[in-house]
Amino acid sequence: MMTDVPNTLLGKVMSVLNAFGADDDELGFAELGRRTGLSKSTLHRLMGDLVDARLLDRGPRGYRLGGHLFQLGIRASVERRLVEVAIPYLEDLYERTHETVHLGLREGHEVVYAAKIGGHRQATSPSRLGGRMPLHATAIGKALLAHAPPQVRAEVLSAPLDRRTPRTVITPGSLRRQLAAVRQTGVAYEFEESRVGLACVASPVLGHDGAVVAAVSVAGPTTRFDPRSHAASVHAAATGIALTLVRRANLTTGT
Amino acid sequence: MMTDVPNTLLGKVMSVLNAFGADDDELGFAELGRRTGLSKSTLHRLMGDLVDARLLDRGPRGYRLGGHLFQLGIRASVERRLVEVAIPYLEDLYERTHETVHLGLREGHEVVYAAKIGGHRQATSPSRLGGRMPLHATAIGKALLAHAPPQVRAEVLSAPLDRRTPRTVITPGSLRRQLAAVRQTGVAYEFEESRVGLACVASPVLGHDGAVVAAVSVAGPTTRFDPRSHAASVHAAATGIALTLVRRANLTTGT
DNA sequence: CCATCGAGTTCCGGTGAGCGGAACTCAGAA
DNA sequence: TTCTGAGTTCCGCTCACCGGAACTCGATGG
Repeated sequence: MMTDVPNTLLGKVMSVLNAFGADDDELGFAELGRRTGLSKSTLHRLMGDLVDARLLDRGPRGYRLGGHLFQLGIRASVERRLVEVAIPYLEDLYERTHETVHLGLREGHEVVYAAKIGGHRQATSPSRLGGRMPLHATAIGKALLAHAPPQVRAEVLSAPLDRRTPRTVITPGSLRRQLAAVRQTGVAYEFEESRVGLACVASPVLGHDGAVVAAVSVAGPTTRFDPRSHAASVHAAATGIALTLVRRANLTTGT
Repeated sequence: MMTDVPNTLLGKVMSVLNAFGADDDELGFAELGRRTGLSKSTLHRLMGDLVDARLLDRGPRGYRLGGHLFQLGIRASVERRLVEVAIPYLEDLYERTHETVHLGLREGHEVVYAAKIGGHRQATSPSRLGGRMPLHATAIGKALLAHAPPQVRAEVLSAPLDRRTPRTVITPGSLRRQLAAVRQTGVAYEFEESRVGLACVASPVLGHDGAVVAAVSVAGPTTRFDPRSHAASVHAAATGIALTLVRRANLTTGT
């Protein structure tokens, strides 16, 4: 970390907010100092201001991302529309499969989970709302990657691929082949590639211009869940979402 | 609006972000200038920086709240935990009723919808994710208000109550009586008080200290939906969420 | 008991990031 | 054509922000 922080207040604010990873519920003052590289006095004043703005909340053991941030984030129009449209389809998928259903977005070389419907069964899938996973090691990631801009695909394929489990696909050749298959069939698979015991099917949600907007997936334990048998449902959900999105967009734009 | 903006960069940033209301998908440069009261040059530079930080995105007709904001918001730990815990219960409620299910938070004198599960039927309920409604005119609002800090209750009851429909409760006396009933029964109702043709049941999610954390509601058209017949389900869901929350919190704190 | 450490807070003088006014371009309307 | 409103650029002034240093407070431990 400690990337190029521009010497502006906003840059510092962002570096503080981004210091909170997907799994950090709460960070202490000192830890934030370490991650951001800001001087103590600066950081202290900044955090005070951020708390006032409710971008940060004080917790018992430090600071957390604040409630106001949640309120703002939920209004980010592109993502909100996507989630609003997708939820009914995810429900259907859940009612049909009764396994964990995800909606994911690409952010850099990772998937971010934007919605999750999974019933009461705990820990079927290790994903968390807002959590991240590498693109190449998950079905939903492969669905996103297969339709990502060529440059992104090239970047991922040329960098060394992280091995998450013994079955993670780490040779660029076979990954490239799988991505081609995804583009042909519209469905991506994963067999214990991100976590042992977990299997997953995913399908991309394509915008009117062919760009990938998001992806839908269903995941379950290999003991009872056969991804192939749900491929059609997942694909149908993804295309349904895509259709509804363009229909809404047309209504809005007034085309 | 145009409230007391502190003369700091953060203050201006917040006033820009907050200028986006719940129903504003996109705002133009000039409109933002009007709402924030910032000078053109300041605003222009600021927006440029915000776009760079992906707190704002450029849209065809102006600016929208950016994708990065969504990513950050979804990680705000308190709200994220709440949503993660609540979703399964909301699903159950939806499967049982097949009407629109909400999870709402109190923000000032309004409810903010933090989650919504509503199937494919469009526009059953006018609520949007991240949208707001007055506390006194909705079932979910009354559930929140009934258990809100006394000061908040006093404020709402002493201010003139906005009349949304002919049936909106606008006399402080009857509202106060309804809130007392909510505290006793754990269930709040609404009959065409926020919108004609809409009925709703809600129940508060109470924290271990008795403070209200959120509220759950089910809404449907008066033609087919009788709120009373679902009171028990809604109440059960709310208490279920509350229980799961404290259980998780205890695990986390290590008590 | 005092010494030591790390976390967090307060203070203050110097300075450059951010400020707003004014002048500009560009479309669309009259 | 002119006008008006949206959006952009420029530039010199200044105050909001900066970081070092000195501080408090608990916890650890010798």
